[in-house]
This record gives sequence, structure tokens and C-alpha cells, in this order.
Amino acid sequence: MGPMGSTDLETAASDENAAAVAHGSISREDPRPLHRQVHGAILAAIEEGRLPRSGKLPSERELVDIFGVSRITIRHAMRDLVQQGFLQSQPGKGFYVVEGHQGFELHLLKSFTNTALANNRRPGQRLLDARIYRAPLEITRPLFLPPGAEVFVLSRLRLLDDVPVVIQTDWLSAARVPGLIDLDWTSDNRSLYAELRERFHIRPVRGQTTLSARLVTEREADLLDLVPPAAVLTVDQIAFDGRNRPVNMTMLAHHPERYPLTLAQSETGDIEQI
Amino acid sequence: MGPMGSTDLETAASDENAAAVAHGSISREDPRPLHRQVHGAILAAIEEGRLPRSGKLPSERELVDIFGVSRITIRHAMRDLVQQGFLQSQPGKGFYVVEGHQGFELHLLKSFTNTALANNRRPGQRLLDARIYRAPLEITRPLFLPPGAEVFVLSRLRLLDDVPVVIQTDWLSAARVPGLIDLDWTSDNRSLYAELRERFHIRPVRGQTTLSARLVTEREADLLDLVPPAAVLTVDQIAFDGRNRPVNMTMLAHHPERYPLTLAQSETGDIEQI
DNA sequence: TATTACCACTGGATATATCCAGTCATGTCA
DNA sequence: TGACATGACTGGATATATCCAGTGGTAATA
Repeated sequence: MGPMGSTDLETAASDENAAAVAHGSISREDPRPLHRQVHGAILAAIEEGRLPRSGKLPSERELVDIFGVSRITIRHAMRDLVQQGFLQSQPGKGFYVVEGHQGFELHLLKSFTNTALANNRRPGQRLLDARIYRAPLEITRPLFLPPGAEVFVLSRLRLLDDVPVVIQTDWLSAARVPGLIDLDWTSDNRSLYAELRERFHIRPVRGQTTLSARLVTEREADLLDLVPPAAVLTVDQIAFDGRNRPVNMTMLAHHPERYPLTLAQSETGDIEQI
Repeated sequence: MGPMGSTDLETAASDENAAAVAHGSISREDPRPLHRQVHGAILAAIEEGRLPRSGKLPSERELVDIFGVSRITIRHAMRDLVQQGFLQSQPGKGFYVVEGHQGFELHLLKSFTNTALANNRRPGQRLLDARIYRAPLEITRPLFLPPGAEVFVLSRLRLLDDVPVVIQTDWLSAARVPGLIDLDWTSDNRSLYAELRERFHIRPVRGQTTLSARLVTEREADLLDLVPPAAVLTVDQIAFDGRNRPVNMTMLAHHPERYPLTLAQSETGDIEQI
């Protein structure tokens, strides 16, 4: 309906956006929480371009009618979308689609494979190393493993549309993931996180990440088409499962131009004095 | 009181934690939202060590009694704390304090000054450049300014406990922040964001950030005590205010060892198929 | 003694209900 | 004509209420 003073044009646009959002509606049979379904529906509308750039979303109360859920559920979904940088809220006015939300999101805790597909890019990989060995303290300690414990190391060159973009090395407790080393890691769509989930029911839910930079090694430069001296963006992460046990340690070396990281931020109310 | 089977010891510990959290309670007179006050109270208890490492928090329903607010308000605060990496939730069990939540958080949208103080470090700065000039397109376009618009550029070497850690360069529309150039930017605790807020009532609420790496220039190497060839972590950000107008563009060059970025992550439910 | 059934408790999800402070078009009044 | 009051609408905050699926201790049972 829009505010009392709406012109016909504005009302029409509003209805159009409402239809765009409602597109793939939600279902009570779907095991996912309602707020996730709403989140997905709105995100799909944005990413498939059904909502115009800088478009205004239907109001929360309209969305309640469109989706047939309570306002709390709508707000939960909207809060996530704002937090992820897809939407922006303007109190008293409405929610607006944020433009220029592009680039490679920090894909930690998500698999490279997933992130690539979400960006409509074709993920690929080349196996560099896959073996089990007795790891040094720098590796075993962060994983809460006893000194000398056997560790499965998996090193891969990651490609996007056949272009090398990042070198990824993972360490996992060998005892916890038996048989993982026997898989065909040369396969283009073999995802470590998918295997962990499906074979071992291990799901990382939390991560501690450190971002920095360093010079490339000669081997890395060769793999990433860089000419030394050159810099790489490094991302080191330890992931934990729901029971707070370390799952894996990941070290990434990013090609600075081909695979920078982008990040959307929105304040949570923390910006205080001083 | 804790679960029916609690031992005396556990009950005592639980009561202790409850007392620790309740410490600086909340007030209806405080203009801040209740969930922010709860958030702050729990965060203070964690950071001041009143909650033991890996300590278990009182349950949501206990916190309802402790703070005298509804469960929704408690959950709102808890969700933020989980999202920020301070807490971890274990359904069926409770909330636990996350260990090893340290390092320099991504301080985008927050001032360097703030972040430093929050880490109990002494922030400092050395003015490198402060002038108004007609900026090239690479600067004016992201700020939605017409070509040839006058831009205020502020370049500073940032110090932590007198050690140079990052070079920060900011660009702002000169017309929007008249007089900003006349301030004494050599002062150690002069904060750009504080001045924006207090003098012009401008508050960035959203940011689009790109992280990458590159080689240091000679001048930067000199300022950061690096020896070329060396790499720096770069952080480029455009900040927007509540009305979606660009506020400033910031470019940071981080010393890779002295000022890496750390980031806590927790899944929001996005980790899906494939 | 080992196993199992029970049950209190936990976080998670959701509905319904107010109240508030902004925003903005409209229409009235000086 | 221009300033102003009105009122519909917005997101934000909060309270109270259920229901659910895990978790883990206790007590009954084999």
C-alpha cells in the first residue's frame, strides 16, 4: 500500500518489489528455521536482480503479510542481511539494497568451493601435497594435539576459472579423519569441509583468524604467476567445532590482485566515546 | 540454581559467575537500549577476568532474573557476543567464554584510537601530510564527488606504545568538513572519527572494505622500520553514513608482524550444501 | 553392575503485543 | 504563498508466551 501520499508510480514499484521478494516463498515443511528461509528468499531476490539497485524493500510489516510469519522472524532475517552488508536500514524510512556488494567474501568457515560457486565462478584445484607426518609443535599445539601426533596435511593450489588465485594448506589430526588421505584430492570439486561434514559429521562453527602479508616464496610465486619480489596476503585460521574442539588449521596465501578479500561491515552499536 | 544434579561446588561456581556478571547492573534511565547494556555488562565481566577461562555463563533464564529484562533482550545481547567471538553457544548446555580472543580486531568503522585503548595500548600518531587538493578520479569517484572536487587528505603514521605500526591515509570531501584541516593533527589523541562526530555530526555506520597485500614503498619502509623488499597488509575502506552517503575513504598499510589483523568468526547458519 | 527410561534444564525458534522516535506527504492556517 | 500541525508509516526496542530438540544427571530396571 505504501504511505498515504504514494503516487501510483511509487505504489506500482512497491508492489513489484513485493512480488520480487515473494518469488520463492517459504514453507513450514522445510526443516530450516523460518528466518533462514526469509533470509534466503530476500537474498535470492537481490542477487538475481529482481530488486532494483538501491531498491527499497517492502516494509517489515508488509513482509509479515508476504511471508506469513511474525515480525520477529522478519527482523531476524533483516538483521542478518544488514550485518552481512546486503541491506541497509534507515529508521523511519525502510530497508534498502546496498550497491557494490561484490568481490570475494572472506570465505573462512565456508569452503572455497562454496564461495566460488556463490560468485558464479568455476572452482578448481591442483594437488600440491597430501601426506601424514609427525608435525612440529607450531602445528600440534594450536590443534590441542600431543607433541609428535600424526597430522594430515593437505596442500592445494586453488583456481577460479582455471586461474590460480590462492595456495591453501590444511592441517588436521590424522586420528580424527581416517581415510581422508585416500580420497582423490585432484578432483576439481572435492571440498574438505564437505568431506568433514559427510564422512565424519564434523562441522566448524567458529574460527579465529589472523590476516597479514609476507613475501612470496619462489615456489609460491611460480604457482601464482608472480615475479619475486612480490607480496601475498596471508590468512591463517583455526576452526573449532560446536564442542569447541579444534577441527583444522588453515593457511592461505592469496594472490594480491586476483584474490583480494572484501568485507562488508555495519556497526553493531559499539562505536562509543573517545 | 542449575540442573537438578548439581553438586555444591558447581552450584557455588554458578552463583559466583552470576555475581560476576551482575556486577555493574543495568538501568532504565540509561538512554542506551537494554540489550546494549546487557552486552556491555557481560563483556566487562569477561574482559576484567571476573569470569573464569572457559567459564560457563548463567543460563539465559537465569540472566533474565539477574538483569530483570526479558529473555529476548538477553538473547539479543548474547547473539551479538557470539557473533563477535566472545562467547560460544552449546545448545542444551549453555554459553561459554571463548579463550584466546585476542589481537587487534579489524578496527574499521572504529577509530584506531578506540581500538588501541580497548587493547590497553597507548595510541600515538605522527602527521605525514594534511592538505586540500583537487583529487584524481580514483579518489573522487568512490566518494560520489564531481571530477576536480576539492578533497581533504590526511596521512598519518600510527603508533602503539611509540612503535610505528600502520600508515593511514584518509580522503574526505573538503566541502563537507570545513575547518578540519586547521586542527592540530600532531596531537596524539586526535581522532578523525571523533571530530567527524562532534563537529559535523557525521557517523559512519557501514563500510565496504578490501584487504590485500603489496610491496612497501621506500618511504613506507622507512616509516615502519621495514627493509625492502618487504610486504605490507593493505586495507582499503569506504565508509558510509546512515543516509548512505560516502563519508571517507581510508587506505591503511599495516606492518605485517606488528599489526596483523585478527578476526573472530561464527557461523550464522549459512554453511550449506555442496 | 550395566543399561535404560525419565526429566529438568538448555539454547533455539516463533508468535503476538506494545511503545517510541524518526520521516514525510498532505492539508490547514496565518 | 509560506510556515506549521497532522497523521500514516517506518524501523527499533521490549515484554510475555509457547514449543522444540539436545544434554546430562538420577533413579529405576534388567
